[in-house]
Amino acid sequence: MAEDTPQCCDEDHHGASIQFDARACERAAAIFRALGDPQRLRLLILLEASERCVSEICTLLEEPMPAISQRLRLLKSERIVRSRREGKHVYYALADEHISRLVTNGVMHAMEEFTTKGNEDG
Amino acid sequence: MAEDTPQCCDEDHHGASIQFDARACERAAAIFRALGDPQRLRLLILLEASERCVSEICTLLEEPMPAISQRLRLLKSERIVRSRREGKHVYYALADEHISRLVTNGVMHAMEEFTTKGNEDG
DNA sequence: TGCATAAATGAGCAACTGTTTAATTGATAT
DNA sequence: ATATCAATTAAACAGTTGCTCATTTATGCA
Repeated sequence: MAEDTPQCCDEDHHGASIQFDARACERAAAIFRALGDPQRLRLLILLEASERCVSEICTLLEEPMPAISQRLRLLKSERIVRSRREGKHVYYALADEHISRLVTNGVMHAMEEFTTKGNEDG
Repeated sequence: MAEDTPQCCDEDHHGASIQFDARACERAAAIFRALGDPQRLRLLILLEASERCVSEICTLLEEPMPAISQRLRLLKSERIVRSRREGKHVYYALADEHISRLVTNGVMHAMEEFTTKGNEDG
């Protein structure tokens, strides 16, 4: 790659302020990607409110169980949610406080866009 | 959809604490999706430090210009970055403070995972 | 054990994403 | 106008994603 990298203005390369290693970048991107789908985000917002079993989630979001199960699997593999079995039911919740905050912040920011910028597309 | 929604435990439906409309969810997911790629995130972290022109970005990230340009286009269409022309150069920067904070928080959280949890996959 | 409910899984398929290559547009200087 | 550098765009192709449908596993109970 970078076969045709130009040579303009490359005299002054002060490094980025958030200097971190590649795995942190990968991990952050993986988290963002997991949150980056309306359906998944809807599910996470639901879980942000309280722990839920799979059937509850299906009912509340009005979606078939396999679809929900697949999403939960993906979210779990990324350590966004955790699960706990109780008899026939499996309860899911957000993995930790930090995910919870990320979800909340993202949604809050999105809402602010509509309220502060005067609702440009509705 | 929701053809086989089960009817267990659906007696108690207290609404989610983040109650918001669908467009906010869509918007938040769109932002997360835009941040949800290592390459794009790397680019955004670079811009979080300072405004950059396209050639600079290519040099610093060691990637061909069309690839960068495509990413920037996507990010701009989602209003994650803004651009400004100055002669032959086009300078890009994060769109606003709120995006900047989102990027920073996400990366910080990712880094914390490694420092606090004792580095489980490296 | 056999049956019913809850959840997870796998295969197949349609839709989307991102990169590359090549061509095009825009701006400046001569 | 022409040459040159900066940046964007389009088309094509590869890889990934996410759903649905059908099947399978897991648990609880008679």
